[in-house]
Amino acid sequence: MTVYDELVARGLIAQVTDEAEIKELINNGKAVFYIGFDPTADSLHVGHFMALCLMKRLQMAGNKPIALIGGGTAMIGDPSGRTDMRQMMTKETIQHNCDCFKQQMSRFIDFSEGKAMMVNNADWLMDLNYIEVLREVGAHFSVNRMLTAECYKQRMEKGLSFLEFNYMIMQSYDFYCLFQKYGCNMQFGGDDQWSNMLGGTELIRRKLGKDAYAMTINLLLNSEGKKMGKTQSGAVWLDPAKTSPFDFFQYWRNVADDDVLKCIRMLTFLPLEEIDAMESWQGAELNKAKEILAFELTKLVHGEEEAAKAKEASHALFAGGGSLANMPTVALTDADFTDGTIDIMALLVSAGLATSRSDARRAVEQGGVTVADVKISDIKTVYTPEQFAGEGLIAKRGKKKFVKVTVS
RNA sequence: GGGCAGAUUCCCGAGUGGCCAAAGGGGACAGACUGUAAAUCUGCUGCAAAUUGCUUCGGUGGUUCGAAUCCACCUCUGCCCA
Repeated sequence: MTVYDELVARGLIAQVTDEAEIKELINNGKAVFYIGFDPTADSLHVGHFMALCLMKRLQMAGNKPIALIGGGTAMIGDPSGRTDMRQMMTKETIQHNCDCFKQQMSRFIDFSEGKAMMVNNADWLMDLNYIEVLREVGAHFSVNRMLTAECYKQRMEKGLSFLEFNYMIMQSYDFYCLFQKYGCNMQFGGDDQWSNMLGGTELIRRKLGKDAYAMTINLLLNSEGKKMGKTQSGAVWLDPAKTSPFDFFQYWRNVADDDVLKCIRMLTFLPLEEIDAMESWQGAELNKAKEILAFELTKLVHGEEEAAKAKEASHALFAGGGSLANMPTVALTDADFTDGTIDIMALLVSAGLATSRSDARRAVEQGGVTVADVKISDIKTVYTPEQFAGEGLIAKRGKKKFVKVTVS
């Protein structure tokens, strides 16, 4: 099976500019492609992970990836898929985020011996001269056309600043630069990037009279049509300090039935035959598939050892048995105890299971709190440091949130 | 630059002098049911020394016994005219 066919089979491809040509290029390892990542946070998240996987798949097929970090474009902010303006980021923050991205990416993509490269568009965007850009690049864009682009439509009601309007032009210019500098003939990205990417292929055609290609991958949407990889508390990060391997594992372990197979197909590297075999799984049997998904992804992101630990902790908590050694742990310090005790509300807050004492109080009053397998119904319950000595106690809020509490 | 409309809690959105910690919906959280799923039902959703107190309706001042609500100025946003 060719790479292209595999991408299709996995449901990754959304739109392409020239199917025949793109097939030819990537199946034969002739593509030099780039994917852009704007450093809008200090860690990559699940959305980026898909793009990284795609990079890896294509790299394995002999194509050369260029990871472009948008140190320059982040100064502008991509309005695509946004209903409001992005907060402007300072140069320092952007630089910090760039560094974080670099580090995380090196774990997925092989940058050795020229097999891949990493560039930062700040290197060529920051020194541009306004008038020159307007004449050299701006002249090739039609405002009328741009305004009809899907990515701006949502913003026509809420307002779109000139700053953000220029994002498409900057991204197009990136492609043009990479094409000239490194012979980059293809750009990949999320489907929300389609119009920005077309801008690049058109700029290359108009300025150089040459063809370049673009392909988008489907966004990972759940059965309700919402982007996956987001929780109420924010994105699911790849940085273990921001989303622990256990939480990362649990996120995938809990996806809806309707989404499991799609996720396995799109995100894991399991052979397609193996995935096809899972198609027939029904009902509770799908739990097996969810665990496979969770394990595979945790392994890819955090390594096999962490994945195994997360799986074991998950078993211990939900299925009974197994070791509790690897579950999330919080250690209390002397400061957490007043007069030698800590009350249940302070305990929940310190353990990160409640956002405030009021929140904790509610949880207890509604019967959602368990400590060491005992349901707590009295908000006046207190604990002494001795009770947490040794193995510690397991505090539980609701059905899925557990923390082992120890003393330091 | 001129005119008009607007900014309310996580989000949408009601409230136009006291009955307002602020309707309704969504989301989140908790309970029941389940398969660590979905759907459904119930509760709950500012903070705390918790039948009470404190802080909150873009910002700053003011009027008033009392302001999300009235006045002034400011900031930001949308629409129309230039």
